[in-house]
Amino acid sequence: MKREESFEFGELSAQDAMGSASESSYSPPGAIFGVSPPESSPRGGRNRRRDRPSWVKLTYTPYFDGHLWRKYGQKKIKDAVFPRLYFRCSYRGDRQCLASKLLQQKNGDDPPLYEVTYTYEHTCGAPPVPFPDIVAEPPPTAREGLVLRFDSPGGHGDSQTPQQGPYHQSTSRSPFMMLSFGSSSQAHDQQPAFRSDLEAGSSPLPDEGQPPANGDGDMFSTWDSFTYDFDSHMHFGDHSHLPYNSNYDYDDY
DNA sequence: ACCATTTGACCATG
DNA sequence: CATGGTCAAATGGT
Repeated sequence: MKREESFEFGELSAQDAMGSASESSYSPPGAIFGVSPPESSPRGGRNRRRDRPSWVKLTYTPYFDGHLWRKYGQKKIKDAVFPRLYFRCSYRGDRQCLASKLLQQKNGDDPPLYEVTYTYEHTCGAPPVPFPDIVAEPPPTAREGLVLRFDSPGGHGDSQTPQQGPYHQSTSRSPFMMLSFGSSSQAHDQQPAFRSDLEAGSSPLPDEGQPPANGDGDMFSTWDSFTYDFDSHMHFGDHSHLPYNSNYDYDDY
């Protein structure tokens, strides 16, 4: 009947919180989060669901937001044709990152659009995960035949690789996989068919009160740079080593 | 063998 | 009371 998306944000004043310029993945509501996690809530009153800061975002690539998530649930919503997927930061147990996100497919379009609702910012130190493993291998001589390799973070080698299922599913329709590099310098000119992330307010929705969205560089920027920068050999997908995820590390249920 | 995912049930919130 | 969200155990995959 009605979407109960909660946009309860604190105040926009924690600019220092996101001073790190290294964070350009997806843009949180402007770095609010004075609303501390459960820590703020004494045992007497757990953080009500409504107190949780969250921001919605529309995207075609809900799985590639620069962070690793572990799916912890799926539920079929009454008013939704598609089930809702629940994800949690893979570092939850190691870094107590309360960041979580829930996916909701909006349409069964060919390029399905998803509504991602993020909750809490990543306190795990924003792990560097621009995208799936992208390895550009420019030939030593001719750089016209640049070879791009798209690898899913689930190859072999690392056993700690969340997002095995999800990735497989979306991989088939990931707009990113359809990237084509022409000889021209500027390739992205026509047909912006896909926008990595749409703003929740852009939709037919009556301005959901989208947060500041600040400079939002979004990972697309990364791609842009990548597209114009692959002059030398670059190596994306820095999968150092993920922390162990002891399955569940509940604080206090 | 390990880990992430999967599915169902339980709990919490509204 | 209903819906949504999270937990929890099992299975599969690597």
